[in-house]
Amino acid sequence: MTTTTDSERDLRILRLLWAPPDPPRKGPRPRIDREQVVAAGLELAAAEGLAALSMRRIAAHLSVGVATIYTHVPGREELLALMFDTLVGGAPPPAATGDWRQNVETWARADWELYRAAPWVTRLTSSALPGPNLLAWYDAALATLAGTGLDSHEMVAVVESVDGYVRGLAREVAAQPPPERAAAQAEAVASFVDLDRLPTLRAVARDGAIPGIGDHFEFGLQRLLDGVAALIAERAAGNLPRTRPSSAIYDAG
Amino acid sequence: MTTTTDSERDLRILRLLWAPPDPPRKGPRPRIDREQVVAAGLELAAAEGLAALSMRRIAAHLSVGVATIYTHVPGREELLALMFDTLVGGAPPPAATGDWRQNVETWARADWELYRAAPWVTRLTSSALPGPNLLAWYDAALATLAGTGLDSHEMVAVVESVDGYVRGLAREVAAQPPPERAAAQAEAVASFVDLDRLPTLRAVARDGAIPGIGDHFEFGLQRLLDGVAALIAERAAGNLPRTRPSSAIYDAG
DNA sequence: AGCTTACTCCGAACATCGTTCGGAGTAATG
DNA sequence: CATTACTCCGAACGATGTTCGGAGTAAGCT
Repeated sequence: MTTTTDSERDLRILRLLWAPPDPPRKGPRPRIDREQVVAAGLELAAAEGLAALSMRRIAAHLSVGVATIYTHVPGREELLALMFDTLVGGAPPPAATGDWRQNVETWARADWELYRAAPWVTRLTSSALPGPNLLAWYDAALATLAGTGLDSHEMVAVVESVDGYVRGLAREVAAQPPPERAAAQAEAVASFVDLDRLPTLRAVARDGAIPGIGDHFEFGLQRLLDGVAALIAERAAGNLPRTRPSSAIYDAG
Repeated sequence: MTTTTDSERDLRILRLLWAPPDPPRKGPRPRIDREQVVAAGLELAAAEGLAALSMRRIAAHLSVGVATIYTHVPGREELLALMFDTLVGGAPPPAATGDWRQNVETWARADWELYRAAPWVTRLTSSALPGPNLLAWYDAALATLAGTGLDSHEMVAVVESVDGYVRGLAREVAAQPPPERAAAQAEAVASFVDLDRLPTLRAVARDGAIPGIGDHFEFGLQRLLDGVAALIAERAAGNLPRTRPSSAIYDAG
């Protein structure tokens, strides 16, 4: 059974994310910090991407042996989780003004900017275990929808849809090659493809609309929010909110 | 300069994706096929995920030495590209009926189903070099928007927004742990978090709306398409379509 | 027929990765 | 001052993607 192991790993990561880094009582003063390890990881990832982020490089960056890293962080996956939550904590949380749409637009764009500034995040494989900063972000994002008349499930659905959209598009844009390389790709594809078999693509490309190139973030965001606005307007017009069964898992403790 | 190398790699992958697998003229009959390598890769990925997909395992699966794989496929990245395009080719392409919304819903759901059936695809890191099947899919997807009054750029924007949304949400759902593990996670988080500091999250959770759990694909899809419908209605009402500069890159050949 | 040539296959090796082990060194605690 | 609980890390393990060089094979040419 891998289930037990996986759950234990989850617990270890969660403890790491939430528990305060208790200082050692005995032994020599640590030469480095968990915080420093995370910072070094963030630097390396920003500079050379996730693939280049190896435990050895981090150790070298901190002028320390490889094994030393493991006294401050249980493993690579856990380090990535810490890096992610740290990054989320560095950005300003969503603010709730009176205008829900402006609120959501603002945090969606901030979200977008985060992914643009740190494309390696879009490559993260982790199970997205929530750290304190991510959960705080979530709370604030939900709060931006207060007073819209949406029920709880709809609020969560809006936040996760918009966030999912942002991440999806960020990932696609992060995968786009730099212009020079993109042009070479397009030319190569053009030499292979038989455009007679792809009439719509040809017509669209004639107008300069090249699939796979360009940034349609704002376009889709506006469509998505138009749709949300329509739902909110419908609720305001008097249609009954749906109700659903309740089970407050987060209240367990 | 890595640029040259990268572009050469792009070209190699594109040639691989588009060029017919020319049979050898001399030497012993190949014991295995490129097609078999791709099929073995798909099987392995489906069964155990991307992380378990190693060249050695594929070789073992085909009862062949590791190095043999490299005579049929240039490397792992190229194999993944082939696997992806093969998968795309296996699904039915978007169909264009008279109702654009039903068309888009249908291909968006098919897209979604593909990611649900092959979650490893959401982990792909590749630069998304287009193969013949992906480009055919793209052409058909664009065709589903014909007659809506949208201009070329808007059509591309709609397809990429919806596709980006689907991928984003599929990735999030693919990252969700199985229920048993999710429950353990939620309980652990509950034991750490101070819900007094996250009032909106608490309120929402009381109604049973747990962030990070559940499937909001249909919800967001409907919002997004409502927004697109609003745009189309606006165009139909007589507002001028925007125009943009033209540069038909795909027509270069 | 025999030689050349162009292929397939693959054992062995290389560099790199995440991670573990065991011990040497260090400083607070009793 | 001995014990104890730490930090650090050299060395190693197993696994990964990939390359090299050679052995074997069969088609094409003279």
